[in-house]
Amino acid sequence: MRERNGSKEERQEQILEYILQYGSISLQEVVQHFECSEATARRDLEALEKAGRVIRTMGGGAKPAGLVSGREIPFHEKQNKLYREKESIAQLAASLVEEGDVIGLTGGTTTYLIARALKNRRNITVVTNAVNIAMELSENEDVQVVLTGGMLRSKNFELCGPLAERTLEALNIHTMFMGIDGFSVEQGVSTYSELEANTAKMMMKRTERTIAVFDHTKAGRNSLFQVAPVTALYGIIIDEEPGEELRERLASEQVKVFVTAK
Amino acid sequence: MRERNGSKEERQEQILEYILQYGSISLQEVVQHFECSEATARRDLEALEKAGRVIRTMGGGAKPAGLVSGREIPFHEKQNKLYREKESIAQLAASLVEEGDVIGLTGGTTTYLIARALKNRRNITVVTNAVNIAMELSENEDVQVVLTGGMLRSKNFELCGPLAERTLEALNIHTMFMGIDGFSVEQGVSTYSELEANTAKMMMKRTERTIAVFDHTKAGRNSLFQVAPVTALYGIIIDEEPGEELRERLASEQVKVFVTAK
DNA sequence: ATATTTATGATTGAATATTTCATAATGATG
DNA sequence: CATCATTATGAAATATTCAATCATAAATAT
Repeated sequence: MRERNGSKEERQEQILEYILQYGSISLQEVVQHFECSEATARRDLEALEKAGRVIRTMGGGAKPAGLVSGREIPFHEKQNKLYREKESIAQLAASLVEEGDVIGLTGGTTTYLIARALKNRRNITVVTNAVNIAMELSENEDVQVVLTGGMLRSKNFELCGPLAERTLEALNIHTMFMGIDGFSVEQGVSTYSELEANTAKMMMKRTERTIAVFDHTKAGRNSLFQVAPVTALYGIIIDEEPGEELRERLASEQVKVFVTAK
Repeated sequence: MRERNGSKEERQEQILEYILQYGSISLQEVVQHFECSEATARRDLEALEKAGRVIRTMGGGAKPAGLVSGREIPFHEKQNKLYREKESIAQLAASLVEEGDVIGLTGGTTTYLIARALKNRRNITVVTNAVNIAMELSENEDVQVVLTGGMLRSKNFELCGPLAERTLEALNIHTMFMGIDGFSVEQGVSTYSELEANTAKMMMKRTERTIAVFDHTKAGRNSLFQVAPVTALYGIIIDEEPGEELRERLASEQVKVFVTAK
């Protein structure tokens, strides 16, 4: 190949660098900067777009949304699978919230949608350990947003660890909506991550009423780390009627079951 | 005018809504959705682009970077005024950081640049109350990022209030870089906001060495809320040699003065 | 030494954008 | 109420940018 000024990879890295600094780049800037043809410039931008690191504009490229220094922030959108189900769960959850409430939200897709459903409320307080949820809600001045402290987990922008737990000690939450990865009669609610499980546990301790929110694919499944037995729950919100056994057990434990309308 | 389905404003709001949900929209989608001509669709996207709420792509529009639900996150770029000065301050600050250090960073443009300068370091811990700084650094797994808790101030994404202060009580910071709005011999360091001043004060209490960072436009100026007298500082980093009087006073107080190379 | 792969540049037709003008609806003015 | 200016819109012409294809040269493999 006839490389003039460095390899394709270097060029693309530099384009990225440029975009990160200036926000965008024009095709002509690429051409002049690297003394390459338009075809090459376009191909570079195309490759970067495919990698999700650049959004192509008319005559150039720009920084894509939802990326902070090249990483994606989980601001979930409708593309997500089970969006409709999760959205209906979120709507139901939001309907349980009243003015003046102090709400707790763990991290997760469903809880993020609950946050969005609460976005235009007045006079509520939301406590969360998820940075993306906090940012979404902070737009509204009428919603007081409290972020727990803690170590920032880069993968999902959740705050965890002893510091998060220490912060929670100072708070009293009325109703908490807990996103989980697994739910069963025997094991109760569980998550994939130990850190998240611990933070959720701590959050529960500071909460009057804990409501687990999850879609039907999580029901009857167990994840690695148990957060709490079903008896510790005030209620669950789910998008499908639970099975006979589960329903009976929940009834006997006085756990409320909210099922979304189809 | 011949309005078919609602006004221009409504249409543009709906386009925005759509983009917020799906991430992007095509010209044809706009045309079909609103039953308008391509010209109108383009004009709408053009107007939204001008307002900074949409980034125009080839054949459509998309969510611009740095916007969360329509608001800008302060991820500062080279356009900022005094960028060169602040960058040089940041570089100097970063050069004072060694492996294993526990660093504190308040919110602000300069401290954000320090964070960026520290981004590729290994084995350091950064404590901050600024969400954007935390997010920037969390990309690197080798930097441990600790976010203080607290109320999220929507304007600048800083965490403040009693909870932030409570979190800090559990931490011991080695060197803290403090961004400020004013610096003078008499008043010491000061900021515009009382909340920020309080949080900074608390952070200082938990810090061995506090270094104030600011550009020359801040020197000799006082802001409303005092954070600390000069005697409480370990040092300052500034981009211009301070005046005679200031220099003498700082020398007598054993406050180190770091001036960036031109 | 030859073949293969890869990166690049050039060309051309297609898609998209910009500009300009015409028209219809709305509101203001006398 | 007639007239005029303003605004929103659509249509058409022009200009720009893009995508696809092919050719070529360098690097790599056989």
